[in-house]
Order: sequence, then structure tokens, then C-alpha cells
Amino acid sequence: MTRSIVGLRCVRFVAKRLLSFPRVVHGVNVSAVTDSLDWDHVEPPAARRLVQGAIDAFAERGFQATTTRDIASRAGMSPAALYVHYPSKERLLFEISLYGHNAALEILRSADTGGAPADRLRSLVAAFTAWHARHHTIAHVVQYELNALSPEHLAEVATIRRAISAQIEQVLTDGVQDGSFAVPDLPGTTLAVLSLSIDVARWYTPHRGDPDALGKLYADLAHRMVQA
Amino acid sequence: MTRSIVGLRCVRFVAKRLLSFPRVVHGVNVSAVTDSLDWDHVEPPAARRLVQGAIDAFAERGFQATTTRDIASRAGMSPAALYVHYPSKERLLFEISLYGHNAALEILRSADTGGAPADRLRSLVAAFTAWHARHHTIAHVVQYELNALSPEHLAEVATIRRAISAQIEQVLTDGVQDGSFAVPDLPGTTLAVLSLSIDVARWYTPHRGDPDALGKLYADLAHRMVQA
DNA sequence: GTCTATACATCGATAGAC
DNA sequence: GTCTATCGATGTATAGAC
Repeated sequence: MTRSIVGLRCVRFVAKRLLSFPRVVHGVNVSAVTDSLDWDHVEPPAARRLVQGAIDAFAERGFQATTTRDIASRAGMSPAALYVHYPSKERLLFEISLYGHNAALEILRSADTGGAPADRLRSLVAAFTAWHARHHTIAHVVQYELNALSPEHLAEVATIRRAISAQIEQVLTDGVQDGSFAVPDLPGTTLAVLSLSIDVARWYTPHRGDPDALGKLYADLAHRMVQA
Repeated sequence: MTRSIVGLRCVRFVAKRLLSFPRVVHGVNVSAVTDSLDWDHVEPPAARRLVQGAIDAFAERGFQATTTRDIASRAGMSPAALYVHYPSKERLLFEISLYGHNAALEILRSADTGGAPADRLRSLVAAFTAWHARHHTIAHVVQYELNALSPEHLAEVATIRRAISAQIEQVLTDGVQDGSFAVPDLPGTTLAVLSLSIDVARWYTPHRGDPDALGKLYADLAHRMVQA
């Protein structure tokens, strides 16, 4: 008896998964929109599916317009099941935003391999830009859903954002010091360089070209903005 | 009798206005956030107050998180009164978005006064950037609430957006032609120049400096990005 | 850990008096 | 053209069975 119930449940679950993937919304296939960022650290798999569904939904409609029903449905479960894994919709956003911010910072840090300031800047901008293109879905959530975070959670990601900004500013400072850069307004130019990459998350879609090629172009443009 | 009722209403109305202005939200005074863009063409004044309240609310919380009650309250009227002037919340957004896009395009066109491509580019970028800073509230709505528009309304503003893009691209094309610019990737660089200015609407607040000074800085950076 | 069912609040928009 | 009152839909989150 118990076995048959379990069996029925499994079948039902599989059927639901098959029915819900791929999904077509407004004529556009939005299945597996979530990019290749690793979410393996999220356990159990049901929680991971929720995170991936939430990223897609938040990027597509925005946090406020996304319903918990939508997120749960993308993860192949009922609305109530969401609350077993996350205490609120906002908490789900926070987990995504926090991990996304850390991933972006890590990309920047691992791209800063030393050498001449010009080479470092080019490497940083190329990596940061390509990340925003390649992971445009989560990048969109990271950059444009900040005001949906609670004040406490916002403060936490703001710390990471300051570290990201500091990473760029340091390279510009070094370049000014050794004379390879001419930067009249250091904070303003730092923000402009960041802006260039961040705004990619607003407009990028896969059909707009290769992320690495875009990174190279933007590295070029950023370098020209500051070179002496 | 009739007179006394009218009198009472006027008093009540004035009292409501005094109570609702200035407003403090989350410890921040948000009164008269709406910038100096002319909304004199919106008649009657009640409709104008709705537009101004909606701009502030949309920029502050986003379209989806803004309630019609909030908009009406900022305009000093009841929720129902909104529907006398606008048939829906989305229509209010569309009016704002349409006028904002047209204003931005007009700024660009009037800044393009001829001369050398370098001077034209600097003038365009300075004006477009300063506009996004000075009118950052409506610019935020213009740039970041597009997906809340109906498909038909989105198509209409998209036409204006293409004209804005074309204006920048033309200057770059002219500069390449006369040899003053070196632009390997014309569409990509056009987008990058636009990005720089547009992203201002994401981060700008009045305490971050003078819009015109920012415009000059960005004109400089954009020029350096493309000069031969 | 997932389900069905639902509590409870709030939203966009409407009805009808004045 | 503004109000009060409210409809019907929908949202987040919870209760309790399994």
C-alpha cells in the first residue's frame, strides 16, 4: 500500500516535470534560462530548482511581479512547498543576490593577475563585462532588484558592492601613480568604468554576440577612457 | 446650505493637502521629488498631480510595487478619482514613459548643433548624461520600467529609442568618415556610449554632484573612447 | 517534504451618491 | 470630478493530512 502510493507519487512527479519543462511564456521558450553559474552548493535539489526558477522569474518579470506560485511552478512543486525551503520570497531573492554578488567579486579578483595597470584594467573589464553578458539573467537580478531586499540584506550585499568598486579604483590609482593613466576624476571614472559593464545586464541577450568578444571590446573602450 | 457644503469641502481639501505634503517615507523626505521637467501640458491640474505622484512612486518602488492608492494619495485624492483621469495604472506609466522618451530625444537633437564630429559627440553625451542626472527620477522610469508597458505601448516608445540610438550612431559614423574617430565596432560602441549615460539613471542622486559637471566628464570619457 | 485547502490582506478597478 | 464603499481577483503565507 505504502509502496503503491510512493510509486504513484513518483509517476505524478515525473509527469509534472515533463509537463513543466520546457515552458513557453508569451511565445518565447524560457526553459533553462538560468545560466551556467554553479548552484551545486544549494541542497537539497528541490531548493536548487526553486533558486533557478526564482532567478528566471525575477529576471523576466522583476521581483515584485513574480508570484510564489510562479516560482514553485517552475520548480515543479506546489506553492506551499516553497516555504519548506525558504521562509519568504525575499529570502530567496537575498540568497540569489548574495551568491551573485560574491560570484561577480570573485570573477574580478581572479582576473587581477598583476602586471602593468593597463593590462590589469583590460583583464578586469573584460572579465566583468563578459560575466554580465554570460550570466545576464542572474546579473539582472543582482543589479536591478536591490531595492526589493530588506534593509539588513541590502546592507550585506552593499559591502560586496563596495569591494567590487574598490577593485577597479585600485587599478586606476596604480595607473595614475606610474603615469600610464590620466584620470582627472578618480571616483567618477571608476563609476563610469563599472557602469559600462553593469549596464550590459540591462540590454544583453544571447543573440547580441559572444560574451568574450563583448568583454574585449569593452576592455578596449575602458582602456582608451583612461590612458595617458 | 449648498454654499456651506462647498465651503466644508474646500477646507477639507486644503487640510488634506497640508497633511500629505511634505511626505516622509522610510525617514526620507520624498516630497516634490519630481524634477523640473515641464508637465504643464497635462490638464487639468489634478491629472498633473497624478502624473507627478506616479513618477515619484514608480521611481521609488517600481511600477509593480506601486499601488493606485499610493499614487492617488500623493496627488491628494481618493483612489477612485484616479480613474476619472486615467483608465488604468499602466496608461499612467505609458504617458510618463512616452513624454520622457520624447524629452530625452529632444535634448539630444537640440544638442546636435553641427560642427566637427568630436564637438558634436561631446555636446550630445554631455546633454544626454546631464539630462539623466537632472531628471533622474523620470529617467529611472523611462529606462527601467519598459517591461511594465503593454506590448503596443512598448512598441511605441521603442520607436523613439531607436531614434535616440540613431542620433549617436550618426555622429560616430561621421567621425569615422572624416578620420577623426577610430571605431572598429560601430553598433557596439554606439551602445556603449549610450550605456554610459543611461546607467546614470540607476545610481544618480542629487548629492552625487552637479549634472552638468557629470555631463562634461562623460563627454570627455566618450570622446576618448572613440578618438583616432 | 510534498500535497490540498484556505486564511487573511491587499490590489486594481467599479458603482453610485453628491 | 470627487467622494465612500465595495467587488472580484490575486497575493503571501499557513494549517494539517499524508
